[in-house]
This record gives sequence, C-alpha cells and structure tokens, in this order.
Amino acid sequence: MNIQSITIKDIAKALNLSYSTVSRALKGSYQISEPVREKVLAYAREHNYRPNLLAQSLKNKNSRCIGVVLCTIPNSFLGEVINGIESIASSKGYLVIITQTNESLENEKKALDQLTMRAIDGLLISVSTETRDVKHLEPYHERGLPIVFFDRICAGLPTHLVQSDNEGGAFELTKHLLDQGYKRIAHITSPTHLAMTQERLKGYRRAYREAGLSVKEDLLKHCAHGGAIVAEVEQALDELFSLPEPPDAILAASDRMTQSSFQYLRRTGKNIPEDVALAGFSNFSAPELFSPALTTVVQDAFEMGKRAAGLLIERIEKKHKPFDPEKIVLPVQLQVRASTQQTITK
Amino acid sequence: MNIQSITIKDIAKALNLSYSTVSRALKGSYQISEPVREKVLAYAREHNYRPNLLAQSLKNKNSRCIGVVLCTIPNSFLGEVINGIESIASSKGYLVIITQTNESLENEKKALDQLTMRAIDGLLISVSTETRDVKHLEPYHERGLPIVFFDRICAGLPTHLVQSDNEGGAFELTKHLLDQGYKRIAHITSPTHLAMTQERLKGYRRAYREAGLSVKEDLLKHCAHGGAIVAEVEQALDELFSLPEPPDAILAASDRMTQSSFQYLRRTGKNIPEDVALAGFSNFSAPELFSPALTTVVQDAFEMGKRAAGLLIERIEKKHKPFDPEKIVLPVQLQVRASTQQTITK
DNA sequence: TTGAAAGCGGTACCAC
DNA sequence: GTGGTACCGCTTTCAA
Repeated sequence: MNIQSITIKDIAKALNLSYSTVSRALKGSYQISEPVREKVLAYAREHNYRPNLLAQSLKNKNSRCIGVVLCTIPNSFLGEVINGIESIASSKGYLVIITQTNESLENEKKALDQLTMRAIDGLLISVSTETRDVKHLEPYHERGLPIVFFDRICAGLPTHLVQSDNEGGAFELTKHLLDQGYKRIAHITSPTHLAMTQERLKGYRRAYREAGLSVKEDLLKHCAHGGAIVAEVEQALDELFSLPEPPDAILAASDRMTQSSFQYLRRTGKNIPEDVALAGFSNFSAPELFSPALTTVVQDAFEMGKRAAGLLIERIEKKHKPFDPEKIVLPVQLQVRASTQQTITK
Repeated sequence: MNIQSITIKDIAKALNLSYSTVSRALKGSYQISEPVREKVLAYAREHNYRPNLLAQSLKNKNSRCIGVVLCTIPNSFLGEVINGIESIASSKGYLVIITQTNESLENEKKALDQLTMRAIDGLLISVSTETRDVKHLEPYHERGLPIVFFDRICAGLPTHLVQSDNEGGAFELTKHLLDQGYKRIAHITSPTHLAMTQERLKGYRRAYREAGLSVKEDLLKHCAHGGAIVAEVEQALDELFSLPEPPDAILAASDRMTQSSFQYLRRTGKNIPEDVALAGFSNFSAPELFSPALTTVVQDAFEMGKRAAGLLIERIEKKHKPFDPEKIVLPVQLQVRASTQQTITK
C-alpha cells in the first residue's frame, strides 16, 4: 500500500525544477535561493507532499527504526520498559518495532531476521529463556548493527548492557525473609544458564551466608520457560510442598511466577504469610491491592527502557566512533508488605 | 543500517546470469530451468542471501507490515489484543508495528503519519479519547488504505469494526448490582463522544429502566483522558462522595479506572462491598487475588485481536474486490466475585 | 527459458 | 545556486 500523494518528481515538473533542487529545498539545504525554497515548500505543503520513507531508507541505508526483541508484550514490567524506550526513541524521531519471542530461541531468530531485513538502525534485546549464547547475534554485530542488551542480558558481545541490580535485589529480599524468621526460602526462578538467574542466586546465597545459614539446594527450582507456562510453576510448587521439609517462604523471580505462585497457594489453602511467605521480583501496578498485600522487589522499568534506548541511539548516531561498552546496573527497590511479615517468630 | 550480505546483482555476476533470472529463480518462478534455479538457490543459501525488504516494498508498493494504533501498550486488555493480532499477522507473514497515542489526538495523527509514510499495508486502530471523528483517517481511507477499527471504534468510515458487547456488559453488570440491592450505582467512564461510552451508558440505563428505577445523572462521571490520569478518577470519586447521597456502588469502565477507584476506596477507608461495591470492565490477569476479589466484565481481548487482524489481512489481500463492512460484536463475560456481593440486603 | 532495461522515490556527486 | 544523472536493491515488461 502506498499512501503517497505526490513525489519529488511531481513537484519538480510542476515547478520546472530539477529533482535535486527540489530534494535540496525540501531538506532546507544551505545553498538554495530563498525564492526557490519557498516556492517548493509552498507547493509541497499545498499538495500535501509526504516523503517516502522507504525510498529514503533504501538510498540512505538507514531507516530511523529501532527493533526491540523481548519475550512478551503483555507483561507489567516489559510494558513499562517499552514505554521508556518509546519516550526516548520518539523524541529523537525513531520508530520502534517490537517483536516477541515467547521464550523461544527459534522465534528470536525469526524476529531478528524480520527486523534486519527491514534495515533497522539498531537493536534492543532481552533474550529468551532458551538463549544460551550470542551466536545468532554475532553476524549482525559484525556487520555493524548497534545492539544493546537490556533486562535479560547475555554475555559475549562487546556492547552496552542495561539491567537491574538482580544480585542486590535478591539479597535484600532474602535477607528480609530471613530477618522475618523464615528459614526455608524456596527460590523459583529461570534456567541457570541465564545471567540474570545466576545473579539472583548469588544474592540469595549471599544472604544465607551472611546469616550464617546454609542453602538447601532442593529449594531452588528452575522453570524452563521462565514461568511463561503456568504448569511449570505449579509443578515446581508441587515438588516443593512434597518435600519432607517444605518451604516456609517463596521467592519468585518474575511477575508471572509470583502470580502463579500466589494462585497456587490460594488454591491449596496455604495462608500467606502464616504458612508460607510470598515475595517476588515484580512490577504489578498495584501490589498493595492483593490479599495479602505483596512484598516485591520493584525494578525501574521505565528508566531501563530510557537508558537502553538512549545508549542505542547514541551508538547509532556516532556510528563510526569507537565506544566503550557500558554496563548500567539500575537500583531496585524492596517494598515490604504483608505477604512476608509474620507476627510471630518461628 | 543495512545488514545485507549479498544482493541479487552479486549472485547474477557470480553465476553469469542476468538480474532478472536470479530474481525469478529466487521467487521460484515457473519458467526457470531446473539447473539454473538450483544453482541460484544453492549460491544464495551458501552466501546467506537475504532479500532487502525495503527495496521490495518500494518496488511492489506493499510492505507486509500492518500498523496498529492504540492508546497504550502496558494495559492488560490491550496487551492481549496485541497478542491476538500478532498471532494472526505473523502466521500470514506480516510484521506488526504498534504505536501509542497516550489518549492524544495529536499523537494519533503523528502515529498515522509515521506509519503511512512507511507504507503499511493496512491499519488497525482503537481511537484515542480525544478523537471525535474520522476526519484525519479519511485521506488514508480514500487512497485505499484498508482500515479496521477495534475496541474503541469510531463511526463514519465504511469499514470493518470489531468490538465487545459494551451495551450488554454494562447491562449485566448494572443489573447484577441492582439485584444485589445496590441502588446508587456510580458509573465512571470515558467522554460521551466515544461510541463505547454511549453503548455502556445505554446498557446501564436499560438495567435501571427494567428494574423500574430512574438513573441519577449526578452519578455519571466522565474522565476526559479515559482514566489515563489517576487524578481525574480521584476527582470524579471526590465529587461522588461529596454528594448529599453518595453512591453505594462504583461501575468503572476500564482497567485503569477500576484500579484507581480501588486504591481510592482503600485509601479513604471505605469497605468493599459493605460501604461501596466495586466492579468494572477489566481484564486484570488475576482479579481473584485482589482483596476483596473483584467482580469484572471480561472482554475476549485475544479474540478481538485475532478477528480484527483477520479481517484486515483479508481486505489487504483482496484489495480490489468490493466488500461489505462487517461489524463484529464479541460477547463479554460477567464474573461475579466478592467485591459486589453484600451479605445483608439494603 | 533468459536477458536488457526501465522504474519505484530519493539522494548526492559532479558539472556549469 | 541549479541541473543532470547514476544509483540504492528489486521487479517486471518486452524482446530475443
């Protein structure tokens, strides 16, 4: 479909000018006489001239589009990240194209294919749970596509990274739970090969260590699809509560895992926080409206989007200058609410 | 940025063929000899040939992209609609480009501009609260851009519409509240000029009428930004609870309004459902986890996306055939929970 | 069956 | 300052 009204050639013919003159006039080129410029601009305005961005992109080899790859759009955390990205991108005149992986590496590759065939100027990516390395990204990186990782970063490419303080968040949350007297804190999280998972585990372990306690490995559960499938979270919980010593607290690694755990506990008649405490990395918009109100580690999603987009666009626009890969770690915020506060000490 | 490896011309030169032959071979054109075709395909595969979609689009005047315009991405209802759209679009090989209006007509126009300059093949749009007519869409429609309205439809264009049964949903919810003994049901909703608002009001009024009661007009509150701004919802509630006869129930028209109302009631110490009942059009993923569990009218968001995308792509692919504008009204589902069930009758 | 060439809409180099 | 023209990568008509 092409909704083009008139082209540069039409203007040139109508005004008896050459294509190049019209093109220059339209771009406000310095050396075009005032009268000609005005004539062109007036005609263009009057006939509602609109440049064909496809043609421009083809010629200029840039599209003023940035591609975003993430696992899923309907997600309170990622939704806000997207808004952060858009706020920066649109202010700089970039269109944002979002693609979803649904946690599949296959889809991730397809998305990259689609995006790059359309000549995006840069890429923001939060990898899928299935992604173990950056092999599929290397060809693009080598050809000069600016890439910035956000949220779920993946090592191996000398480029910018923007993420939350996963280690710190997990540490604080675990410490809080231990302080509240919970001792058997189950951690439901993503596959170990993800850097994010490792970082959170590190914080979790550090809190135990600093409390002089040892981690029970059977309380660590990894969901292959990062909680995207409710059944995998339920299975993890089934296993946890079948243990000789079941957990007295659940630390979930994402919105989806937190919610599925919540529903599970509710359904199986466990009282929160008396029987089991529940807390998670979560950006629900109203965690205080849950019953009980939910303790969360909140990430600055909007800021993450802004920073990632900012770094990406900077790289795009200083294309040929070398740069130092930056790693931005955004602070997270522990919000303690009723779901982890027991009145009596165990 | 262009991540192109090799072009058709490269292949042609390497194989000593003409551009056109290569182009045809790549497309599997019928009249290309088997050996030539295989040679081209093999070479292309080996050298990782990837077509330049921009060039194809420029030439073919179609881009296999569809544009989506909606108010905001981080929204549980619209997020699911997007997924519905993507499920159909990607299965048919279309890339989806989503743009947000944030409830501003100005942004809506800009988004349309961006999308059409990039030659989208079709448009899915849920208009902003500020949008009163389709004037800004007419030029595109007239030039042949297939358009399908979804969710917030806007009359005036002979095209497909996909929406929820707003009238029925509001009717059922209001009837339910009346049945529960609530008499002064406040309705917090969007501006009256939106068709959706009118339809819901119609259902609301019908329920009152059928119950033999008359509607108190001072219980109807319209939020100019559709609830996007928390303050406007709070102001509406302030006004409602300053009335000589304050409401005993709140019927909110969207997720955002429902949530803001919930927070307001909580903050001002009103008990739900004893002091005030609360219910709304809402697609929260876990309304049962709220305290109290929330009565909702749930829309089939995913289906809405699927149907809208399906109709659009059908129109795109049968471009020149005439068509009958269809209006699809999807059923909604009333889910009664604790927030509207009082134990004692007033 | 294959090739030559024009053209999609714009840009930019090179002349004048 | 302005014009002529080649070219971005691909498609397609027309000829051979």
